[in-house]
Amino acid sequence: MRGDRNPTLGDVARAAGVSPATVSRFLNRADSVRADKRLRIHDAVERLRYVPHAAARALASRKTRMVGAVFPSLDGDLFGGALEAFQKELAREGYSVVVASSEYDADQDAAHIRNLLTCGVDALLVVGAVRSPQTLNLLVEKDVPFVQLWVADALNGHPCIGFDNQAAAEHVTDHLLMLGHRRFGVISGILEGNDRAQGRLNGVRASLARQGLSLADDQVHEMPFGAASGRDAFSLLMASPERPTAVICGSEPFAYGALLEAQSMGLRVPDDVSVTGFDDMWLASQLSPSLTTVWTPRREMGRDAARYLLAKLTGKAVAKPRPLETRLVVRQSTAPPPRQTPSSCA
Amino acid sequence: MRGDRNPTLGDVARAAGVSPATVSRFLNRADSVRADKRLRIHDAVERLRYVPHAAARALASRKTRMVGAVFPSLDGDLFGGALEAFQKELAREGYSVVVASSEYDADQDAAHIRNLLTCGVDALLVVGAVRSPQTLNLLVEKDVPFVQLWVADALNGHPCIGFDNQAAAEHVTDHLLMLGHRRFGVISGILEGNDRAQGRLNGVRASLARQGLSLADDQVHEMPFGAASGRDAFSLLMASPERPTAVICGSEPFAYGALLEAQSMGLRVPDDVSVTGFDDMWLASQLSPSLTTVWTPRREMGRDAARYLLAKLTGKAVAKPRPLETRLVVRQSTAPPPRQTPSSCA
DNA sequence: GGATTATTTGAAAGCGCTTTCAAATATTGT
DNA sequence: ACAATATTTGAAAGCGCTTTCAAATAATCC
Repeated sequence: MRGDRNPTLGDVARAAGVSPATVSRFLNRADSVRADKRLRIHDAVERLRYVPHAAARALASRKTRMVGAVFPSLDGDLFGGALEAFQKELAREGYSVVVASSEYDADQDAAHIRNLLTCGVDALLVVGAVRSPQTLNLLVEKDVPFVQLWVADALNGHPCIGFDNQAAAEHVTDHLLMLGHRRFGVISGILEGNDRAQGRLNGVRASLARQGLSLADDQVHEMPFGAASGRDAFSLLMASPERPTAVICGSEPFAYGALLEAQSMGLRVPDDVSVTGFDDMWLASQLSPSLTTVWTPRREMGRDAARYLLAKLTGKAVAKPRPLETRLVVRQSTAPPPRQTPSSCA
Repeated sequence: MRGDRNPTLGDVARAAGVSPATVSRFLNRADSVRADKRLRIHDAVERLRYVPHAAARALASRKTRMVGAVFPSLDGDLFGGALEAFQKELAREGYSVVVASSEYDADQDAAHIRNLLTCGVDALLVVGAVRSPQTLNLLVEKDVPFVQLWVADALNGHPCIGFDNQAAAEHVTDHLLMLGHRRFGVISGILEGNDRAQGRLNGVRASLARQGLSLADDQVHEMPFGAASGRDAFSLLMASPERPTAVICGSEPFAYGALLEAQSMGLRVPDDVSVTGFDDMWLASQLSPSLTTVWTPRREMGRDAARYLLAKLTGKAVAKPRPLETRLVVRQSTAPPPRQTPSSCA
């Protein structure tokens, strides 16, 4: 224990009267060293307060025990649960999570992925499956296990863990059709580069198509995420000549905004108009009217992604992940359409 | 470019006809190598698609260019903004963020701090200033710059970036007192190990004390965070014999719950009872009645924490951070107390 | 019990970069 | 033009760990 620099593995070896190699083995697979030395090394470690040097370890073993994660956003309620579950599950196995937010921007997404690879992460979590071939190639070349969250089946053939956005949106729409609605409004997130939003809109269209219905341009409002957008889009929708009797929201905050705006406008939900959300966050059940929506397995995705990557990292054979289930949650915000179009807000 | 292993700095040096040392210098401070070689090296880097090996770099330079962050929670709306701003600001300077959630648990907090130090983070962000001496010592010994978020002045003498929780709570309370309220209810987060919650409750008490008022035990409900708790506590409060005319919430979701519960109970806010929140998240302004609350500089804390640590890391002299401002935001949920106690909910 | 096989160990060679330090080259002053 | 000073370079020694590989020890078998 010379100097006051941190003790190294070599110091421990000397203190325990064994070779550095043995200490290394002790650290990595304790059962590969005999009981007597195991004890001596353990003592030495305690005594010197030895802590392995992560960078040295990473350099020699070519593993950093760090996993990257790029989310479209960290602010807001949507991705936090998945991140937390992901981190928790990985921590259990001694992995750390390096995180970044792309702010729903494709360039930042690509840049962060590149950066994380440079950092040497052993595996990577990304959201969605729309990504440039270069970026995808990079991942494949570097041979870093990765998984795409929030989507069920990637067009790009790479593994993903999530739910079927289109199917979920179809369920919501079917529910509304079943109630008798025929005129719809849709509030969608920005579609470009967002396969979740695209999938959901496609789902609505597919469901309608089965009834011979379709969506005119002015029935779909493509907005940046947030309740404020929901308010705006909702009032636009309600102002249109062919006012919809049901408004389908591609993201939950849209629906909160719609509900709130309806209230301001003096429109009764669901009597005058039905509203549906997407995600079933905590507010959905608390609002009145409570929100009919589809529950999505957010924490589950984070947890499963961690398990999947962990399995990959330990070289285990891993089954292709199966799509996770969503659940239509019918609450108070949906009902059959009014008998005849209410002539005005009043 | 032998083998198909990743090119190393040595390969670049050879390709550019200079020594490894020069390439290293080019990578770190390009202006310390002459223009002609700079060009040759740059070319070689491009040609070989060279990417420096982070672990090797970290080992040799004793810097990982990673910063740790431990938040009480990642789920929910509260800390995400700070994390996102923190990450963004650090990314700008080439630093990555390793994140963990303590789930509001002191042991996990300590464990994650230890783990991040083991990972070799160059700096660290934590929330709050209640922490065991051991943990604090560890940080000091390891000489890792760190900053405590969400608090203004740490009792423990270590740097912090945040706002004065007590003062903010005093403002809210003063506002209510000014309106004429004399009977209060408080919904507080769990106090143990949470100096923010403690500070806020103290603030309420301090403000009341100036008017010769105090809080009886049954006027304070200590609950785990969340709107559901807010509902429960609110209905308890309203059921008490000396029903409060104003309910002060130590966290915003409590207030949402209170507002929602009031609505269910048929109580009018602010006519029958005033409600205040704490944080001013997006929903506060959207609800009706909109919520009187205090805005807190959440993203700002994240951003400033990053800047502070960055300055520390580059050895710049850094002024002790000054407390950030909060703002009382008066909206519709507060008004003078009713003339006489309403006899019932009806 | 002695030969075989299986398990533990240590020596030594890196992993890919940074960083002295001294030598080489360029710049300045007179 | 020549010394004196400043700048740019390369050789070499690590940074602290892991991982062959072969030697040493323990366990097993007939």
